[in-house]
Amino acid sequence: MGTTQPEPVPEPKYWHLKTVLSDALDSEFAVGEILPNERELAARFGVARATLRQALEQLELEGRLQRRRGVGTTVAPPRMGVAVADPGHSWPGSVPDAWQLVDSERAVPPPAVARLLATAPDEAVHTVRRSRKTRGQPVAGELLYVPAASVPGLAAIEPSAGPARARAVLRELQRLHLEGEDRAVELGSAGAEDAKQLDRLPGAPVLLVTTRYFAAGRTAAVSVATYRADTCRLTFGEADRPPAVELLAG
Amino acid sequence: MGTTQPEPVPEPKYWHLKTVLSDALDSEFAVGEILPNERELAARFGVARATLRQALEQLELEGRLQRRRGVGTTVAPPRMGVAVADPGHSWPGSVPDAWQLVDSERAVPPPAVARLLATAPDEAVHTVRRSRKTRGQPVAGELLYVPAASVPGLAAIEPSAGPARARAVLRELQRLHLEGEDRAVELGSAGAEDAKQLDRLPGAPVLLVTTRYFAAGRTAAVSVATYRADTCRLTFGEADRPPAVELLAG
DNA sequence: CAGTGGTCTAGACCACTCC
DNA sequence: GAGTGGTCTAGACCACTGG
Repeated sequence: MGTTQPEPVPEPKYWHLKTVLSDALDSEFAVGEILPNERELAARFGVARATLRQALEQLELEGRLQRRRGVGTTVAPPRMGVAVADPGHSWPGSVPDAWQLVDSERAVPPPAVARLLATAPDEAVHTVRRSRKTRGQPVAGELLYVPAASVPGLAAIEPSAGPARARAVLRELQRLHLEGEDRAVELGSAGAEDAKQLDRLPGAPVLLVTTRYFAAGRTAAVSVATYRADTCRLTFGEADRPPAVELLAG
Repeated sequence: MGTTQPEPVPEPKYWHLKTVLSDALDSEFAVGEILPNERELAARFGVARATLRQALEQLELEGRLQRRRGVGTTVAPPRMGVAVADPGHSWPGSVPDAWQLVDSERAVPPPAVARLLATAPDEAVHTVRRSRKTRGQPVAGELLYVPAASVPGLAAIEPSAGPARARAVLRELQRLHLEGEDRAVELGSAGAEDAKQLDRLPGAPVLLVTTRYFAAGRTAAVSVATYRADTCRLTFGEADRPPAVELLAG
């Protein structure tokens, strides 16, 4: 008859498990350490494996754990802060940054992107694919869409391909006067190709960052970037302010 | 021996199901329409309910579906764009906005917040709780942390409580000269209280927005806001640029 | 190869909403 | 009370990693 939690609505087992595991992670495990396997953990807590997995999934979603098939479950390091907004505002690739050019081609963008660009639904545009690594780990992939009208000087070199072509598209883009940019962030799940690029399984949660670049009164380019939601913390306008030493990361 | 997908690694059933359902959603269902129940859908596709649920969970995560216990599964409207960055940069509540003050108290912030504020780990600060609705639907909850040092004029009225107290804290805060702000976005899951406030079950995915407000060379306040990840698309610096008519939402 | 996490099944019961 | 989604079980097999 203690006053402790009469708990008329008992919380689900997996939810309780999650908090127990979370506490254990804080106090008894070091970053990178590998946990007992799922079958053993389930037995230890007296639940079915599916139930345990539900708890692990939550913790992975929150960036506390990392699970790899064939390997095991390890304690994840704190999320990395990755800067999303360019300092000032600038075209992609105009300042040396963490992105690596992958390739470039001409393709018809998805309808949603075509609407943002105000191009015809079947009009091909230049695409540039980039990928971003932080501390050796892939954190994001990006697809940049550039209507032919934004880079009229590009026609001559069209036939080239690969990173060279990507460089050419960006170079042309940077000739324009950038008037502003626009961003949206939402939750998504990695498609098959994204997943491969991010070293995750398909369906893994990602943060979808859509950027519109404005020039000459029009939307001159649109980029769609997918960041690993488990390992990344997106930062905006990172302090031109006080030092506020790096607090949560290592 | 066609060239069509020899597919040496067949995709998981739930993944295939997801794409099938996604297509059906686009072509055969209207927003708000209610789907057949899970047991029937599972039977119709010849899979176990758990497998079907895996597909539905993905679609819900992507904001395509909305599920409510005791009611059913409905087709979700496109995500709402919610502006996160104040125009210009301003203290919370300094311009009329979509937030509603809930209450305010003195409390010791979680360690992570104390570090951001550079207060002692056991030092109590003022907290202000706000909630945000869009189109009648709760989309976010926020907890603002304000060290006593940032609002020295507040001591006198301390004993009051509720929205009145919240208003008082914000009023004092706005006397300071705001020098800048800082934001980070990451994926999280709703705690018990957040879930209630957002009308979701605990563990629901949320977008966690941490904002630091700078004044007098210090971090004068920190806010932690949780946005429903299923229904929200966070927007930043929404175009002081061209019209670019509202495209994806209704 | 043994061991891991990932997928899948067929059932059961619970909590909730609405009539 | 009937019908919905949410939780949980105890198994099975698969895909991948590593020695």
